[in-house]
Amino acid sequence: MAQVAGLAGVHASTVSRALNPETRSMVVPEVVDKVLEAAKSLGYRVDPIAKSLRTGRSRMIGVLIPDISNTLFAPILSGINDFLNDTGYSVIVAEVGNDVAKQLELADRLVAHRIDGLVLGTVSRKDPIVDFCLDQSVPAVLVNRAETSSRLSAVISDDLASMQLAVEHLYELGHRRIGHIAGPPEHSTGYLRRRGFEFAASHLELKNTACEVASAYTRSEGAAAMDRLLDQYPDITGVAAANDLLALGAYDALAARGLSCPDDISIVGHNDMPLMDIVHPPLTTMRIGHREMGRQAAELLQQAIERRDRSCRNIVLPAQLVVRNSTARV
Amino acid sequence: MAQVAGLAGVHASTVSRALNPETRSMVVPEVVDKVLEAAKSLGYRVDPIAKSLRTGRSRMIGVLIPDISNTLFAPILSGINDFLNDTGYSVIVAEVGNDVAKQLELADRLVAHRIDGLVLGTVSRKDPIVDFCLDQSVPAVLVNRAETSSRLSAVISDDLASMQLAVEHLYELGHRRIGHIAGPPEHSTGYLRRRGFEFAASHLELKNTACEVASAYTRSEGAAAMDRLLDQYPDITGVAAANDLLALGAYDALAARGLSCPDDISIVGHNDMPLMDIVHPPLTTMRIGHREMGRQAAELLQQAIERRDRSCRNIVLPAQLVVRNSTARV
DNA sequence: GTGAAAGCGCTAACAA
DNA sequence: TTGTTAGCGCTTTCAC
Repeated sequence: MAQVAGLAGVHASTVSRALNPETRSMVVPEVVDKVLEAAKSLGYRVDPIAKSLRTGRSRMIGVLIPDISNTLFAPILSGINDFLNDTGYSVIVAEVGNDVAKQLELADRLVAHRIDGLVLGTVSRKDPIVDFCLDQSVPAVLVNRAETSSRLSAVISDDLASMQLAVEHLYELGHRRIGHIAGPPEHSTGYLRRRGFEFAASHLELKNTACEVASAYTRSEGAAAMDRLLDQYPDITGVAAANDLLALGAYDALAARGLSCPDDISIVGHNDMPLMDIVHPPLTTMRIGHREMGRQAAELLQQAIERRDRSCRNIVLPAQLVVRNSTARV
Repeated sequence: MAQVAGLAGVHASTVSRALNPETRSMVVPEVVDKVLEAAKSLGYRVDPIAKSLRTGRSRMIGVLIPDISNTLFAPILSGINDFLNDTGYSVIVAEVGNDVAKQLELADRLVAHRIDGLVLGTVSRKDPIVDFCLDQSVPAVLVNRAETSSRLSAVISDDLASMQLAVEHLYELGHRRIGHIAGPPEHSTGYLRRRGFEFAASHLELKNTACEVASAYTRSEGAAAMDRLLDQYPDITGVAAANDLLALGAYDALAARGLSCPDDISIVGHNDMPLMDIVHPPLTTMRIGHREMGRQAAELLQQAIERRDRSCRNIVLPAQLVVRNSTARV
């Protein structure tokens, strides 16, 4: 920087002002040009670490997700990247599992690194990490899952309505005895989709609606829940699963019993993850715009950071039924 | 830090030495205890940014991958995380696509942030980003893909041998006219697997071995390549694809022609990605230990960083045939 | 509109 | 073994 100042014949502080778009207007244009040229000819670029130390900001934002291998999060991350890369922010992705202590530890580390904001894809319906963000006044936005009380802005899909649509689809195919494989109730997705199922069931006056709760969004938990469902309610003809992985687990459970989907039992999933068109049978499911979800979360976060906008907005995206071959007429 | 020094009744530099495990031995144990206690009671933690500015290091390592939604990279990332989290490093994942300029730009940004090392999952067989790392003497390790000349340590799978195993599997099922859907030749995986196919073909004295190159590891490119293969060599009975996504694309192409796998054509994939057991038909493929691949790459990188070990080692992991239902006797 | 000077929080040479 | 001092590279108040 001193070299640039020397070459341009100005003081280092003028170089700083000329190079920073936000303070550039303080410098007379011809000096700006001189500085820019000197910087370019020396290949000089401001040191982000020194800048962070001084300003307390970093133009980096962190994204916390529970599990990278869950393909659900891939399009969300892409959406976040798409939006934020164009705005000069870098995105740090951290896989933090479901351990709250580890999540807090990592959030703390990110804050120590002067991260400008956080996108949280991990929250439960009442999550200590939200307390952390509020306490430290770290700008943060929730994505995919929300808290019960709106303490931070969130972008989620309309989980309640989309599960109703899924159940109505089964109803229209003639199913009257329908079961539900619920997701973990501590997550808004598991909770709200279950509520959606119950609403639809009572509204459609279904008889014998059965529900089993999976303790995690995994294929094996889905299989276990499906087993319990079949044991207790052997006469169900359709199942609405809270998520595609649970639906695939249900496939596994059916196969193990020599039952066929959709001949014996129809199954509808949720999310329309990649490859759901090529599993066997191709899965009928609810498509959610996860990429758009990530994009909007990033936009909300940018506003929270740059406009110091601490207002709390919830964006709810609609889901759309994708009919494939896992559901059939009774 | 000044407060901690005050409370412990020592100078700030002593606090620094006591708090840093590497310099702690310079301080007499009872002073260390006093400092540690003072720090704890004040909730003090060293500022990583200030530390980075001073030391030029950050205890963060960056991972460059082309595409987060490719589930291939998820277990690699998990493996890297597993190893590195226990060693006090944080991992930054950056999705950089296939654009070399963008990759260099991001690597540059990470270096500016004093990143201690880089794991590269993106390299082509001769990649400018390796030049970059060498020029800047940034410790770096390649994973999954390698360069043709070993300029940096790499952890890859034995692509040549594993493709031979895949072809031999088809041979043993009676197939004699076998086609290959090759991956992009600029990547070592695409190149070496093709070489493996050719070796096996000449060794087994196959007649009419056909090859079509997919320009990217995507389902749609796989379908296009399969179409070309079927047009030119309508009598093939088996196909070895360079990767599972290409194999799924081949499924699509067969379905579009009303052909059946494995009745009309057997297909073997490569990687054993998640869900390959539940696609239709369940895919016969080569299983690669991607998690272990990530773990070993992380270990190599740690050694390169901490032991300043610039020696170049290549670790080659074996692959294993997983037989499912996409391959059958002729 | 630009220069001077202080300081963000830490570490490492040097001195004691 | 510990304290002193300088400085990593930048921004920002305060003068001018």
